[in-house]
Amino acid sequence: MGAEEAHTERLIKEKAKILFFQKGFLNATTQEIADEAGINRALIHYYFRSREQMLEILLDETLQEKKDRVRGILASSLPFKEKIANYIDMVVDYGLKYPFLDNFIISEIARRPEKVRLFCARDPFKSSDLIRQELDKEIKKGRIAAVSAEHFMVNLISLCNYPLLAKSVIQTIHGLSDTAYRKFLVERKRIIFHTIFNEEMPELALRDELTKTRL
Amino acid sequence: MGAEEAHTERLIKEKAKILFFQKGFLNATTQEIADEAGINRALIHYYFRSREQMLEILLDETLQEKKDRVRGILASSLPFKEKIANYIDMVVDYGLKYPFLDNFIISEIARRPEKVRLFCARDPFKSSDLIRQELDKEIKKGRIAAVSAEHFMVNLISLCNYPLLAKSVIQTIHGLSDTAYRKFLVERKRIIFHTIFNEEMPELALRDELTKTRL
DNA sequence: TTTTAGTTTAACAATTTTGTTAAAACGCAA
DNA sequence: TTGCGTTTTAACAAAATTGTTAAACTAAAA
Repeated sequence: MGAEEAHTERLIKEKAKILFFQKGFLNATTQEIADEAGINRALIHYYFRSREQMLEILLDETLQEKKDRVRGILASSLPFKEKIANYIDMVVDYGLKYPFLDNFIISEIARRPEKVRLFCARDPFKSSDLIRQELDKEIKKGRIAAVSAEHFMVNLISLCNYPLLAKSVIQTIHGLSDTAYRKFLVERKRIIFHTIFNEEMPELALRDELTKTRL
Repeated sequence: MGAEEAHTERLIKEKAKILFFQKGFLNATTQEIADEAGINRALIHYYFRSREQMLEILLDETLQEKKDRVRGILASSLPFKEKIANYIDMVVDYGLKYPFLDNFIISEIARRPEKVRLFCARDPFKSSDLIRQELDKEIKKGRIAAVSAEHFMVNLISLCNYPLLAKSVIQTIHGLSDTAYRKFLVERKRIIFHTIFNEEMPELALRDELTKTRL
């Protein structure tokens, strides 16, 4: 067994992620991926058999990672609204790190919608059920205005994710530089919380350094 | 001049739109487009020179059409909130008609971000400026809670558009059939308005037949 | 009817991209 | 060092896709 072990395999995935998720080359060819990783194109086929299978693995791993993060937050023992604040925080920060991740997911899923079903089905634990339960409890206690859990979740996801997808549109319309856009997104954490609950976001949930500098 | 005039050219664009915007084949080949239109593939090159140029034209026309619709609503003499209600109505209905339009726009723009700038630049009239002005006026009159115009617009666009982009995700998470999803989106018109303004949506703005059946 | 301009097609060429394979290079253990 | 399995590469093959061209077709004008 060579010293490289699974090193090269990870390298390829790393670099593919950079191309896809950070640089936005959603249609990057195997050659471009190989170049980015500084290896021979045939290696990609050696490790992953085909481009399609590599995509499959990348998508799976990425979806899984995001799912785990979400679960980590929702399964905590924090009060409901703080969980949501943490969720917003996490999604926005993650989006800043991988600006094209959602574009990738969206377009891959548009290509094969069954993929989502399969991915969700293979795991009995549903974050959506958890939110539904807790939300209903909060509403009964009168701490949140009545709203269907379905719309609540879609509101939340939409407000968090769309601005990431539409980066260049937003930058152009509002004339924002890259750093201004970044700042704008961090500001949005509070805005999203306020828009959903019609009240201020609790301080503790904010982690991003950028936010602190603005305080 | 043959009888076909610009007929075939339009036919090709029509069918390409169906593939791209309705069926979601965002990477449809020239052959697939030709098949859909029932014509020879070479015709596409005859009329559009290259696949790339056809995409360019399709995107331009589509963006222009949407821009015109938005402008039509915003330039009307209705009260501000009714304009917004009409905007929501239009965007959701349009999204129901062309489920993959936003996916197409988003991924084309991710591929060439300058495209947005060029498109916005070539037209001095800015819808965003109009909203900014009117919103500020409403806030001063105390009819709307204070919010930056930038975040207001991003909220609005996000709430309207993301659910269209993430169709299959939403359907899976919430277990919605196609018709249930459709109904869900129509419901959302009111939800979006309420989420943004924290009050009920005025009746008059709703046009979709589905909505009426639910009343 | 012949001409003419525009339209459509089939066949071909070029390019791009993916997938395969056989052999070289490498690291390590016997 | 030699042998062995793994890793990496270059060169090749196959497939898919785009772009070109010359000729056939069509309808209307001369």
